[in-house]
This record gives sequence, structure tokens and C-alpha cells, in this order.
Amino acid sequence: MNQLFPKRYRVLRGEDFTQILRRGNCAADGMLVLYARASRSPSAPRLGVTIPKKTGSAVLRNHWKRLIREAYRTQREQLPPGFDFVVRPKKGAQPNAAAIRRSLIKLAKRGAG
RNA sequence: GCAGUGGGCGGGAUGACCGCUGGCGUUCCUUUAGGAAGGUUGGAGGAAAGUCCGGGCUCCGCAGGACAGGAUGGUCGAUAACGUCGACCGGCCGCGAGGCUAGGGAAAGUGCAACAGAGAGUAAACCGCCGAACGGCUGCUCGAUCUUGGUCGAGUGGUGCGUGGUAAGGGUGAAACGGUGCGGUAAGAGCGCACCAGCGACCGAGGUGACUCGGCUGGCUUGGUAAACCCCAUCCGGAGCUAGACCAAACAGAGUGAAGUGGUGCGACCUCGUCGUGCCCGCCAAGCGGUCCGUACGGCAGAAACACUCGGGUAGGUCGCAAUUGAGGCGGCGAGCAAUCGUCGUGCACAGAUAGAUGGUCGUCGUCGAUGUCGCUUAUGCGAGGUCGGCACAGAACCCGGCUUACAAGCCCACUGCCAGC
RNA sequence: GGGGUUGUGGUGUAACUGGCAGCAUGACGGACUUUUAAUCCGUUCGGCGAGAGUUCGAAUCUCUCCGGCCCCA
Repeated sequence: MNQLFPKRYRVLRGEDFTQILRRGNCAADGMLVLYARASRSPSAPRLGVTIPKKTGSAVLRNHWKRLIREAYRTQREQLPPGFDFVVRPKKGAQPNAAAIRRSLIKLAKRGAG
């Protein structure tokens, strides 16, 4: 099972972020907020992570980002292909690896469909 | 043993699997650029933080003096520099080890001090004390006069009524213009004297110096506040790695800029002044724009192939940028009380992202706390293995030197006071 | 990365030439009213973001931290 996470599976350009956030579908639960938009290259789903400064200290923000990326990396094949996703933590939520993994799949299917 | 003071160390270890990212090889694909696979080797801190100071570096052509503005403020030293560090001096606190200290100037000037209090700054008279001096009222004595008990004058008492003297005592306050004693006085007072305290000048000794010690003399006493204005001394050009250089891509251009800058007459309007107009003068620099940041001066280079303003476009890549030479580390020797410096040796050394890497999961060990079991033990306690929970503060973004703040457990060194024992 | 501004009862705000920290609203109680609202009267809660320093005295001056908000790129 391919669990790599190279740069082609990531949203990198600032313009892409604004497009996904402005034009994409939004889905949220108590843990995450997810934006989804049909991508131009339909093969692989791409991920971008946004952590607002109000989340907390730099250590806490890094922790959130790593957990979200890890959840995406380990279960990328279960996500709907042909979409770009931008994910950020829900305000007030506490980071938890298992909950983020469950929430990511649920929200991705809802946002794509 | 108890209590305490100062300083330092430390920042869990290790394994498996799955990842991210820099460097260097290998193989494959590809027209170049580049892409893919796999290998190997590196990958957060003592504070990376706050951004409170100081530098390096870069640009402003060069980095001017003055004013303004800001910063610092015992002395000597250390340093690339500092508001940092070291040693020492003075003051305050502590029994002590030690701690704190923006600590120049208040006999240059200006200002401020609520409430209370009589008085708060070239001191002041509320109570109290005094009755010296002047006046009022009044008693007595003497003299003059005459309307014979009044008037005037002198002397001597009383009163403390008015003017007044007095800062010893009371009381107020954070602070009231030295303290004690004797003299002195109407009462008092540095008013005088003696001693003491304090300040200044001078002299001597010690110290590089801040300053310390001693002597002598004098004013006889000049209060607090400058983290109030201020004065003095010293320092500071501005902006910052999105600095800045180059490449690529994209778009749309428009406007302004090298002579009226000066003097003077007349006219209009509401004065200053502005406008119009005539004359003189000037017209390759006295004007113009220019991150020498603010002000004026002065200096500098510049000019239509340039500069500025407005508008439009682009926010991609490479370098800066990773020890390849730096105020590096470690060790030895030497100088110094120390901060630190000199010298010699030493491959001792790999972070470098750019939507932003340095991680996730699962173990083993370590350590701390709670809990209960077994063994030894009178108890305290010691040892063994078990279960559960915890293991901080915190994440590089151009780089260094400091400061400040945050920080779990644990450990070490030096010193002080008290108690007990020898 | 750089810069600015701000912090005062539960809420909003004033005093900042250093000198007992006020005002409005809210809460509570009373009056009025059949009751509520409005109005009037009274009371209470009790606050200068934290810690040092200067000063006789600090919300105010100085320093160091903490938090909020905003701006530039």
C-alpha cells in the first residue's frame, strides 16, 4: 500500500488555496473544517492544510498540521479521487489522531458528493 | 541535623514499521530543461521565544558640521559594539553568607508638595511665654494751674486692651532651617562660648580613579524632588534579507520637469498678501527633482537614451543562504583578582524549509507519583516484582553578542546562621 | 518580518498638571400602580492587567512581563 506523501499530492500555490476556499464545497464537524473542489488533474486527490494563528502556539499548530497530514497519508486510497481538499481545525477542538482520521474520511465524502 | 545564601549541570535512552526534507553517488525515462526508482548520509533549542539593546551584512553615489529628537549616566577595565560583563567605590537592607542600587548636577534657572497645620521655602506668630519699646485704661506720689476736684506734666506700679517682642515648649505633617550644656535676656534665639554632627574651601597621606583617612579653617547650617522641565558629559545618518542582485513571464499607457529665482513703479481686491501690468536685472545653474530620514545651512552627483507622479501588469525561478572562514567550539600553556585576552594544537564540525521538512504508530528500559502484594524488620524503614497515570517550557526562517521571560524530575559545588555531639 | 494602539465595578466610559477613583447602565430594596413597564428614592457589588522601582505619596512617572485589537508587506 502506497503511503507516500510527495509534493504532487499537496496544494502548494496560494492561488489554489484561495480558489478552493472561495469556490469549493464546505463540510464540517466538531473536529475539522474541510473544503473540496474538483481538481484539474483528475488522478490524485491533493491536500492543503491551513492552521490559523488563533489555534495556539507554534508547537500546537505544528502538531495539528502533522496529525492531519498523517491521517491523509495513511488513508489516501479511501478518499474520492479528482478533488482538491483544504482542511483546517475546528475552532475549540483538541487534536486527537483517531478522531481526525475518522473525521477526514467522512467529511471528504460529504464534500465531494 | 535544621534553616538559608550564591552559582552551575541537566533537558530521558533505545528498537521496529510507515513517512517528510537537504547533500552525494547509482540506474531508468527524456530533444533540452527535467522527471521517476532505489541507496547512503545529515535534519530544532537552552531558551530556537519576547523583540528589549548592540553589531555584522545589504541598499540609499559619499555618509558633512549645527539645531531639533532619542538614548545612556559612580570609577577603572573588558569587548566588534552595547543599555552587556568584571572588579572596585558610595548609599540602603540583612545577625550573617549576601542582596538591591537610572548612583552626574538642587550654593545656573523655572516649577511642584494634596490633606492636616499658625507656618511648606529669601520660613511662619495658633496656643503658650514676655512686658523691654510706643499707645490706651487705671492706682499712688510729686509739681503746675485754677472753676477745689478737675485739667496738664513728671516719676513709679498694675492691667495684657491695641501696636509689639519671642521659634525655648505644645500641637500638625512624609518633611518645620542642626544637637547637648553653660552664659545671656523682659522673655527668648548660634545672640555668645564649649563639645558633637553635617557641609564647603584649603593642606597632607594612600589609590590609575570613584573615593578613603587625618589636619586646619570658615560660613556657623546652604531642606526634598531632575524615572518634573532643565543644565552638563558621552553616544546615535536612514531603512531593513519581502535588505538587495539577476532571469523569465505579463501588461496600457498618461502626465510633469532645466527660467521668472530677484529688485522696483502703478492699478485691483478686505490688511498681511495675492493677482494683473510696465521697467531694471538675470537666463548652462541662486531654479528643479533626488530615503545625505525632521529643520535651515552646506556639500554632492544628475538630466529627455533621464527623473518623478498617477495608472496598469507580475507575484514564478536562481542567488543572497548555510563551517569553507566565522567577534566558531574544545584542549594545553601564558597574562590578569576577574570579565577577558594572547599563543599553540585540533577534519572537533555537516539543519536550511518556502502553504513552509525535522513527524506518526507500537514496543523495551529509565524516572516520578498513587495504589495494593511478598520478604526482612518492634515501628520507622529497606529490598523485590505488579497495576494505573505522568515525564516540562517550547519549534529555526539572514547571521552573531547580550538582556528578559518560560521550564518536569533529578544532580553537583562553595558559603552563612543556629542547635547537638566529639 | 516590521509598526501602532489599548487594558479602570457585570457592561460602556471619565479622571493621567502625581494627592480621599467618579459617571451612566445593570443588580437589590422601597415608593407609585390591580400587575408589569416607565418614573422617583435609597443601598449594594466593589474595579486601575501583573510584578518591581522612583517618590512622603503612583491609575498617572520609569522598567520588565501578560493579554486584546488594528495596520503594512
